[in-house]
Amino acid sequence: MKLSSQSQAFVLHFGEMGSRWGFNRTVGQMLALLTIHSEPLNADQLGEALKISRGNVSMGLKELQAWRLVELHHRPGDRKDYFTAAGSIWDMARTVFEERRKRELDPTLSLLRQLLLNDPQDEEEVRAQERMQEVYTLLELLDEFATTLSRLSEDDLLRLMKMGSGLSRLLDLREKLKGGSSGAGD
Amino acid sequence: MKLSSQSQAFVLHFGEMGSRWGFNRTVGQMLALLTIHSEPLNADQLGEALKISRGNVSMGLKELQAWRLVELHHRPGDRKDYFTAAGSIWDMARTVFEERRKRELDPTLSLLRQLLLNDPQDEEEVRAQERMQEVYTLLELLDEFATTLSRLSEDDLLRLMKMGSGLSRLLDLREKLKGGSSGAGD
DNA sequence: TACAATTTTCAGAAATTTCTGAAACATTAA
DNA sequence: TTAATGTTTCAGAAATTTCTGAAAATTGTA
Repeated sequence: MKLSSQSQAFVLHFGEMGSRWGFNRTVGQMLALLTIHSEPLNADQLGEALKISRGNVSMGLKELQAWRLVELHHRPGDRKDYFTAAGSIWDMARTVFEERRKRELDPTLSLLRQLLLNDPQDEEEVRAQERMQEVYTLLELLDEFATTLSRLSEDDLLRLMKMGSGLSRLLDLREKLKGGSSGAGD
Repeated sequence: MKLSSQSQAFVLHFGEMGSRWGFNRTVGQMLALLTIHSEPLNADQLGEALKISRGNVSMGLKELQAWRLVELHHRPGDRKDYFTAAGSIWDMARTVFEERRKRELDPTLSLLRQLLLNDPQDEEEVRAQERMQEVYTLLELLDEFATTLSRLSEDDLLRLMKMGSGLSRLLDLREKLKGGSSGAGD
């Protein structure tokens, strides 16, 4: 398993970006390698290509499985586990997006729901709760929107993302139509 | 500067989520505190409330200024710098979103543009480049979409996010209309 | 100018995260 | 069974990130 300098650069970059995207360096590298490699790879191959220990590979694969980003394969007559990236690039992006929504929004929504149940004890708390309520409203909306997006078909998603500034024109159009029709619940 | 247990919980939570959102614990805590506190706070007050060193406060404020998430104020006859959260909750969310787009997408787009200029040297590299191209196409689209979103007016953004499943209906509608009209560039 | 108040910097300390490698565990084959 | 092959676990090591606090730099005042 020798990587071309192209692949090497791609893999190293994914390692460095990993932490910004929600996983650690080696997990990022493993995902990158599985993404560009045509054949399924086993743990030894991953470890050798990335120069990391067997234990680290195992933990990384566990993490990638938790993210549902890799798929397990078997070769006839070979007891090793082989892995590939799970699905198309679009599938993977959707999975990362969905997983990050859960990790980055849900815990905060849940805490805020809880805090907003309490009665404020003084003026300062009233103000604090007002702001927390604003944060909550925004994050909840964002959470719903993210969920909506990740449920769109690939076609719809593509159409939406390609709209550019046409998006606000479409929103105006919809606003005009809404008056007369049975508007979608908002 | 004594925090109510509500505020305390909110601040601590933001500290813990901080790393997932792109900043470190104390920066998260400082942002949370400035968000729920009605009055501008100076560095000493932040340090006391959060029990962190003066140096750490200074670095945190520098970071928050780099994110454009805080605003500097002055009180007449007081030489200290006072800070508040910059703008409304929506403004802040937009700023974080935009800043994260830059940090999480742009470096990768830039690397991929570079790598895709090179001619593949063998079959394996052809395959790797195909996948890199797919990643590039997707991330570029995502980057443009994110930019579009962060430029929408607050009203449009609100309308869009509230659409829920109405969104795919709207996309169908637009698809039908497109045939006859001068479609928006895609 | 001197000096007092405030902020920033940054070397080293502390805390946290990631990684290694050997041992334990699991699975299949003989 | 036992051996052979492969995977997982996890304690401690290494690397990285964050934090402290004292010294340096900056800013305003007299």
